[in-house]
Formats: sequence, C-alpha cells, structure tokens
Amino acid sequence: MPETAARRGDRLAGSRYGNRPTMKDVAARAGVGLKTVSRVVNGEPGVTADTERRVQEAIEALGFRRNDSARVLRKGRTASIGLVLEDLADPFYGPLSRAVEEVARAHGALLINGSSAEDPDREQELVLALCARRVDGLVVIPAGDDHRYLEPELRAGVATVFVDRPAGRIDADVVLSDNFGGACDGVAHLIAHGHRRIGFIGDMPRIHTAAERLRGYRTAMADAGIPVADSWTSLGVTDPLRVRRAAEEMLSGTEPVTAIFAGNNRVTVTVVRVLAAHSRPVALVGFDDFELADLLQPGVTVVAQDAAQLGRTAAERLFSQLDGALVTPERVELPTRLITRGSGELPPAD
Amino acid sequence: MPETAARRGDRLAGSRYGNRPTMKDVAARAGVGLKTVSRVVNGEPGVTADTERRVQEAIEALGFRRNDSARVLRKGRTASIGLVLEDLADPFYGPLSRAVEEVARAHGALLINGSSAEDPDREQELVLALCARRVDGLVVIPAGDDHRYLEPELRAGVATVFVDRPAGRIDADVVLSDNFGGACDGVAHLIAHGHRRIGFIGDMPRIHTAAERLRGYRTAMADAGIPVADSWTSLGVTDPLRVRRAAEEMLSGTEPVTAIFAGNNRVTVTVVRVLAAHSRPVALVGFDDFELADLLQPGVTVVAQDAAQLGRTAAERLFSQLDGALVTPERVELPTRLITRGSGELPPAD
DNA sequence: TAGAGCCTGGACAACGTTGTCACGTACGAG
DNA sequence: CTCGTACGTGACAACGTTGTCCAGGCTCTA
Repeated sequence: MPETAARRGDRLAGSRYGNRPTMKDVAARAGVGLKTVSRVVNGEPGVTADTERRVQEAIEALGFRRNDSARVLRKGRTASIGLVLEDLADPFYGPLSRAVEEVARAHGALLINGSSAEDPDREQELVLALCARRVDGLVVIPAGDDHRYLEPELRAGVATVFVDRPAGRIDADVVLSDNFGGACDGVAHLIAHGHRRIGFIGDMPRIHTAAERLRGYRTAMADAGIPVADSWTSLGVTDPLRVRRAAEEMLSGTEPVTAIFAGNNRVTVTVVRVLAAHSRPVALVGFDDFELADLLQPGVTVVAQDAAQLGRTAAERLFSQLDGALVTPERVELPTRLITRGSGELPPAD
Repeated sequence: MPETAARRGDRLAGSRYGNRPTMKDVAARAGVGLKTVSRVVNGEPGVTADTERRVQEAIEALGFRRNDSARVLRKGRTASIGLVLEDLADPFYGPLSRAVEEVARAHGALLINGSSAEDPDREQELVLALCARRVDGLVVIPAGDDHRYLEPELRAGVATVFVDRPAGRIDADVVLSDNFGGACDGVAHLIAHGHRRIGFIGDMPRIHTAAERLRGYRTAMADAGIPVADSWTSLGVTDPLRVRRAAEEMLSGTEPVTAIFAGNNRVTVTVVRVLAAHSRPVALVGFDDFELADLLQPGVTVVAQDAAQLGRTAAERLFSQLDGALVTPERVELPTRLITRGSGELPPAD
C-alpha cells in the first residue's frame, strides 16, 4: 500500500488543525463534480445559477482556498515576478521596489523580493531560488558581474531585466541611470563655481554605477584641464567610519580639497556630517537625492536619479517581454537631474 | 486523445524557446531512473559516486532546475512567508521588511511582500493571494480592522503575526510599539520644558497607532492638568499640503500653540518644513526617528521606535509558531525611546 | 413526435515532484 | 556453498488543479 492515510497524517503533523479542503471536498459537499467546482472558482461559463450557488456555499462553509501550487504546475505560469536588489532598507530601493510592485499588480502578478547584500553568491542563490519557484520574470539589480548562470533560464523563457547596473557576460535588457553624465554635470558644476581641488568618495569600482560616476568625475576634471591628485579620490569606501576618515584626510594636508563629490546617498549623508563639524566651508555635490536635503544648512546640491522611474521602466519592459512584444535586448538610459540647493554653489575657501 | 503534444506546444507558445527540462529528461540523459535524479537533487543518500556524477553532468548539460511548484504540491510546505505592509517606499517599512527577510533567510524561507496602500480591501486581496500560494506564514501590518476572513487560514495552520497594529476581531499574535507610552513621554517632555499650548497632528484615529498616540497626548495633557483646545488637534491628516495647513492654523490665531507633537515621521518632516519658514521658534517632538534628524537646525527630538526590531520579533514569533513552539496568541509590546536633539527642548516663545 | 443541437456536468489524464515499496546484486557470516 | 543482509536503484502512486472529451437531458423545430 503506497502512502497510507496514517503516514499522511504524520507528514502533516506540523499543521495545527489538519489539512485544507480541496476542490474534491467542495464537490462532495455540494454534490457536484470536481470540474464543476473548478469552473465556479475560475468563473468559467457553463454552470447554472443554482449549481453555482450550491458550490459557493460549500466553498464558504469549508473555507476552501484554491491551491495555486497545483494551478501553477498545471498552467505553467505563476503570475509572480522576482526582484533581487541590494538592500530593501536603503531608501533608494524602497521606492524602486514599490514601483515594480505597482506595475506587477497592474498585470495581476505578485512580487517576491530578496536582498543580495551586495554579495554575488547570495544574488545567484536568490535568483535561482526564484527560478525554482518558476517566477514568470526577474528584475535584478546585480551584485555580481557574471550572469552566465542565467543562460538556461533565459533559454527557458524567464523574462529578465537588469536595473541600475548592466548584466555581466550575457545579453539582457537593462535600464540604467546616466551615471556618467550625471557625475560629469555635478563635477562640472563645482568647477564652474571656481573649484579646482575637488575630492571624490565612492564605492568599489567593480560596481558599475560607482565606476561610471568615477569616470564622470575624471572626465569633467580632464575636460577642465585639471590634473587629479591621488589623494583626492577615495574608492571602495561606504561604511560611515571609513567615509569619515577619507573625507577628513582630503580636507587636511597641504593641498586640501575645497569641494567634495559624493558617489552615493550614504556617502553624501556621512560627508554632510563631517562638513557640519568642519571649520572652513566646503562645497558638496552628492549623487542621489535624499529626503530633507533641502532643509540642511546649506541645502545639499545633488545629482538626482528617479528610483521609482527606474523600477517602473524595468517592470514595464519585463511585462512587454512576457507579452512577446520585445525580441532584442536593449539598454535604456534615464537622464539625471542636477538640483542646486546651496552646498554645491559655495565658492572655494582658499 | 487527451491533450495532444501539439496542443501542449500551443499552450507554451508564450515561452521563448520551449519547455524546461524535468527530472525525467535528466534521468533519460543520464541513463538512470527518475527517482535517482530526485535523490541527487535533494542530496539524499543511497547513490553511488559514479551515478551521482553522471546525473550532475546531465543536470548541468540540460540546465535543469527543480520545479518548486511540484515540490510544494507534494510536500505541503513552501518555505516562503508573506509580508503585507502599507507602503514599501515609506522609510519606516524598508528596514522592517529587511529584518523580516533576514529572519526568513535564516530559516531557509523566501519573502513575498505586498503593499496594501492602507486599503483594507487590498490588504485582504493580498493576504488571500498569499494564502492561495500556500505561504507557510504571514506577517501582516493591517490596514483593515476586521480579519475574520483569516479564520479558515488560521485553522488550516497558516502561522500569522500582526505587527505595528493589532488584528481586528480575531485572536492572533501581535507585536507592537508602545505607542501610548511613547506619545505620553514625548508630550510630557514638552510640558516639562514649560509648554502648555501643545498641538497634535496625526493620522486617522481608525489606525491603531494613530489612536494610541492621540490617547498618549491627551493623557499627558490631562495628567498635567492642561485642558486641550479643539483647535490644537488635527486628525486624519497625512498629505503634506493638509499637514502644512493644519500646522499653520495652530500657529496662528489668538491662542497659538508653542509646541507641536507630530504623530508620525511624514507629518514630522512636513512640520519641520513649516517651522523652518516660521518667524517664532516653536518646539517640536515627532513620533518615529528619521535619518538626518540630528543634522537639522535645531536637531529634531523624537520618540523613536525600532522598525527593524519590530520586524525581527514578529518574524521570530512566526517561525516559533511554525515549529509548534507557541500555542496561545500573545501581545508583545516593544518600548520606545525619547531622543533629545534640541527641537523638543526649546522653551515656549510666549 | 422524432431528430438535431445546445447546455450542463463529470470522468479522466496530465503537470513535475517525492514517499513507499520491491527488486536485484554484492558481500559477509555460518 | 547458501542464506541473510545491506545497499543501490527504479516502478508507481499521490499531491490538487485544469484541459479535453463524452454522456445525458433539455429545448426547439419540422
């Protein structure tokens, strides 16, 4: 005898009060066939009003809820998409995630999301777990730089869009901000206000956005004919303590910087703290906008990118893929916007 | 002939390159039985090294990925939990969600989350969708005040914990902040600094947290023997425009308030903006901490609650339920902390 | 009133996986 | 040499749903 009733009870010992009712149970209670219940649950035609009522009553009485796992198994689509990002607690990703969710909702899909914590292994683990759950599509903010592990998934038809940073070693849709252009603009803005000794504090250059912003900084400096001293750039620095130390170093010594370009919102916030305690006024432009930037003294000038718009665009491309509307992977780049609030317009305090 | 191969092709026309390999395909390629593949995939014992290697090669070659829908159907557990909150873009919920995710991850579970947008219908829709997907457990920040629709789920053994606000009309675990006590402390702090005309701006009292904070405000005022004028409290106000108007009203007239207690972080931020443009100094204490509160002029005194700790506590209770460790629903209340930074210590400018 | 056509409802297979059981082979003990 | 045992392996049913097909009853028309 395969899998006796007793055994089945054992297997479900974890449940508090036994098993959930199935369509079969509903059918028995309503005195109809299994398929009729299915029809009622799915609003399919071909059921008389009276039968439908009886089925509805049985559903109500038993507290029946369709098992979507079985449904997915049968239908092949899960009506859910996955979002892998770096850290949901980061104020940059909250709105992005929410925007993706809204688009998903409009398409009747749920969103499963996971934080990679900037760890490539964890990213892969998450992505593959999502694929095992057969999400219809993936929105990925990559932590790693090699995504060949996704090839079988892409072949199998999992729609995929990368956001904020491009995919590594595979050809896939990607939605980016104009990190290079934005950084150029921000640094050029400082130069236009008379600064020549400008510091840059950013993340590890292996992260695409960080590398692009650094390139923007270097290009703007080169375009203005300003040689960049080694001591002016500080890379791979994100935790507040090290950012603080890096900023303090740039601000001391024989050739102190008169302005700082901060590579992302977390860096900016820490630099603001350092500058607040600093004697001389130092100009500051940050990449990424943040709440209350306008209320600080002085207001913080930033290169703003629209996180929600990034998410929305990516999600919309995802569903276009699922509708079969897109064939060739594309790279979409969204513009950034320089918002002047005071800190970037301070003159050099030489 | 039921469901011909041709039909099957039709059904999958949406996929880009056809179907995914199954264990059967892997078995055929490796020249072993289906169950042997299952054993390898799940790391079960009873497979020789040589067989295992052949299976692994076939898996690699075909890009096989286990279909968790089928697995769930068979095993009854999904290793995923659902989180329903108000708005992921709100800086209060980001860290909370992340904390829940971390606990889930430690238990090998994925997190599916959805935003209710403070709409009870949408909350129910989300919760039921999650139940249909057979999540093992639910963490809910309720928008509605009647959760009897969850009764069948609870009976069926879906672990459930409510956070931030209690469940309505059902008996369930709940993890809260001490909203009443925190508000009391905050208002008492203002009173201790000499204020008597203190305004309160908060959310709709149908939201539990808002009601509790209002109660705290009233209690603190009553304890100090201060009668509260109607014009000092403004409820159901969250969007910046109306908060602004409410604040401006309190600050004008014959009996203007000399201090404001703000009912949540969004209100606080808007009030800060209003006060920045105001001629007279006005004291402010806000409920909820927020980034950069210390850098404003003056720093903003707040009643801080630990969102991450709320999420962590709730998630841990959830997994305790799943382990069968908990039987009786409980109410856990986490303390709040008054953080003085200047704005709450301003004397009344009478 | 008989036949055609429609409408309703049910039987059955299939989705991809895992639990159970049984078979066969190799090996050690008696 | 034979029996028992242990182990590796595979056949098969079952999870709960949906798609297909067929049967039976009804209505409508000639």
